[in-house]
Amino acid sequence: MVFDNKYIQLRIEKAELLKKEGINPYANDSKRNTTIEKFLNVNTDIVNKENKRDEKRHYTLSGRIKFFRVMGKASFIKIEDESGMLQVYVARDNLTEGFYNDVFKKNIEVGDIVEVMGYPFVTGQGELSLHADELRLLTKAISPLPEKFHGVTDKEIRYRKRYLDLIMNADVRKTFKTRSKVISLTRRFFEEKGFLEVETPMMHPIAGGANAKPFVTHHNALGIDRYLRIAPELYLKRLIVGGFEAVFEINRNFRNEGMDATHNPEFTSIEFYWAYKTYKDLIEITKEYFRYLFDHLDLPTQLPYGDLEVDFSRFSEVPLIESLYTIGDVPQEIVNDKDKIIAFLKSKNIQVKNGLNLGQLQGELFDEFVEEKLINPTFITEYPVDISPLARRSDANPEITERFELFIAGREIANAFSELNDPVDQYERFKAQVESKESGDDEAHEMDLDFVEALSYGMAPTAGQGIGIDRLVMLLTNEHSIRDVLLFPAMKPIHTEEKNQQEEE
RNA sequence: GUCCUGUUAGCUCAGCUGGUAGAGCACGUCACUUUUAAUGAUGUGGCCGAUGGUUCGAAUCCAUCACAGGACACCA
Repeated sequence: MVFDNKYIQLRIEKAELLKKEGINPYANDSKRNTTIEKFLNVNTDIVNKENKRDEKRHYTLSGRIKFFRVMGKASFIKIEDESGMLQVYVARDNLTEGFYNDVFKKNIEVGDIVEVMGYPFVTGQGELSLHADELRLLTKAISPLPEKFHGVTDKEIRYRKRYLDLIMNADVRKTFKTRSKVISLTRRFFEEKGFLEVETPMMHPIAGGANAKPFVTHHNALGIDRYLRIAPELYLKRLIVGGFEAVFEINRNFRNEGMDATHNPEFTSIEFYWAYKTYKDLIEITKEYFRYLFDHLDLPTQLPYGDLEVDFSRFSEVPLIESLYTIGDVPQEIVNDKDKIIAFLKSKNIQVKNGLNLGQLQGELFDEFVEEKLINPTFITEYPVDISPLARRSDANPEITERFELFIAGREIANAFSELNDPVDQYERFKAQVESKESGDDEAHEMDLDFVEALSYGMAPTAGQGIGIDRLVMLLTNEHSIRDVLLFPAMKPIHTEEKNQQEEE
């Protein structure tokens, strides 16, 4: 039974009683004419008026009851709408006869959504409140809310029943408003820069653009499998070939991998591609993007993140190899010597896989000794070719690529490079990927001949970047789990006995 | 995938070395016309995550499973 809980039964009975009184517990004719925030802002002068009230002003407000304090013939309730919380004074003698005792006190309670009409006044304790001359039920809540002081803190309930979390925790609502603003500002920023927002397929015949395991689904009409996209990269570059010179896409990617504090199977990123530009231009636009976000979010440039303090006004640039000894305190004389790096890693009790090349070993050193020390925003540049399969080689030094990753608070936030646009080189790199897939790397890229063909028509020199929106929002809201910036994070289904029985049938 | 920790009333949590299940809030009843987690009195409320085992006796000990959180591994 869905509603067999005794508390729910009791509240259903109340709803039935209300129906008998001729009161619809699910009314559909709200007369609300302002919000709580506006009411509180417009009536700040009431405290200076005679008797601290103005009976000529009259408002209709709605919201969910969060507090219910009955004191005999008068009560205070607090109602909350999206904009704020309002105290309402409800006295027996101001309402229709009988309503206060028979309806209000008996059948209306915390959790219900009500509409109140009345005038503003300031209480003896100095709180601007509404003096109600009418109160009506809009929506009966038949499930009781969690406890009013502690709320819900159980993470499982908070994630599985996000609506309860949102009802009970104002700071959670704030986090998701910030998230929404970040996405909206990101869109505006790139539009103002002349970028075109595009939508590319979510279902791909070949899962490309990153190294990750895809989700597979089936298209019945064509009788073929499709992959949920792991990245939009290869489609966005096709558009650059087609002549669009600045495109971006803000959307979901799907990766069939583990879940933890920074990984959810579906996550949001922005990718943008900019023709006739290089990664140097991307560094500049990234700095500008952060300034834009902070300005419009009214955030100070110094932000706490856990125990850390991040200064978003100080972006620095360090080549990867240099960062190893200037930031990671790795002896400078070993950073270009495979054997010495292996010996060094072993001396630090770090397991080293066999067969790694120099670039991969430098990447290991970076991950172990540098990454977590990059607190203020840092562009790590000049990545080795060995660990940058999609990036264009530097013309000056073919061992390194025109690439950077942006790190903040010890975490990667963005990945960017001047794009590879040599179709023959791209073909060869795909072939190498296919070989490593055949030898067991199930995350290696598949051959995408259609994309190679697109490049063969000529893609202008282009720079492209991806930014993980979820991780960015985590930074800006001081949240430490990706689940706290996703409204509905992925959760395992709960197996109840009822469901098991259904499955057996 | 591995390890650690947790799961007790609608919610937040106690419950010792095994002996009939506890509090606060919420809810019911009563009192109370300016409260701020209102207050006072009183009452209802539990398959102690699931399944097995040990025991005269299990919320408590053991095993397996489920879910969650954390760490590590893997992964951008």
